[in-house]
Amino acid sequence: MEKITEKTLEHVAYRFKLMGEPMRLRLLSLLKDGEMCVQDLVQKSGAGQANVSKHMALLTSNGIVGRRKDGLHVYYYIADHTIFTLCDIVCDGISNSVETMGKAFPK
Amino acid sequence: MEKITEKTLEHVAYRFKLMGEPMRLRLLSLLKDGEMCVQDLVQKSGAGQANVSKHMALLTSNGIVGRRKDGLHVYYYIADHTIFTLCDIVCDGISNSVETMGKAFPK
DNA sequence: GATGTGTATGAATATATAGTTATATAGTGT
DNA sequence: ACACTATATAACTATATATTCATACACATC
Repeated sequence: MEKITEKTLEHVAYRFKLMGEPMRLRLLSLLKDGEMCVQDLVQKSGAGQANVSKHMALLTSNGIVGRRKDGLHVYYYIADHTIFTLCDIVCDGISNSVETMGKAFPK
Repeated sequence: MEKITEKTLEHVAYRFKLMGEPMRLRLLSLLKDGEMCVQDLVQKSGAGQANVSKHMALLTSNGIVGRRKDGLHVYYYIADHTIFTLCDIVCDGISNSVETMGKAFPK
């Protein structure tokens, strides 16, 4: 029932890898409140324009964000909102880890 | 309230990166049903012994797995079970993506 | 203490990819 | 058509890291 195929495993790993870059996570967090065009993302993220474009291309081709063209601008938006659920769970997990580590060094 | 600091962001990204390697994911999935020693993991994962040890060291130092020594053997076990929740959500997200992509190419 | 087994670690290699620079492409306005 | 702006892409560099090989370390047994 829970037999995980190698292919599934690689798909899941790849999805995690996509989420595993700080800059991509920052770009995604910027899109949390709504769509943004590239130049906005550039300005708010501090990344270079080419870099933002590449990250967004990756995220788009993997269905995490969607794109909408409006004249010269391309607006990106979150397509898969489960990513924020993932982030929340990770945050909880991390704070638990910190607590556990804290116990290893009691005052 | 939801202002994410750069540091938090990097922590979360790092946790995702840890999950973002197929071999690590395989090792974790092997531990799902209970603890295992290194040689068992080597045998069932197909990875080299050194490689398994290194992956487990990483996972241990980040609180994802725990270790227990018993004579010559070192038994690893899942310390943070939220990782499987993450995997489940990712699996759901991926199948949704596939469905969405399916709609892009209707028959 | 010598030998053997299980695990960890250091060095070296290969590969993937984040970031940058320069340039191409697409769309807008004159 | 030309100039201008927004985005994408190609080539390149630098860096990180997964993997392997060899070896060290820890522990058990004889």
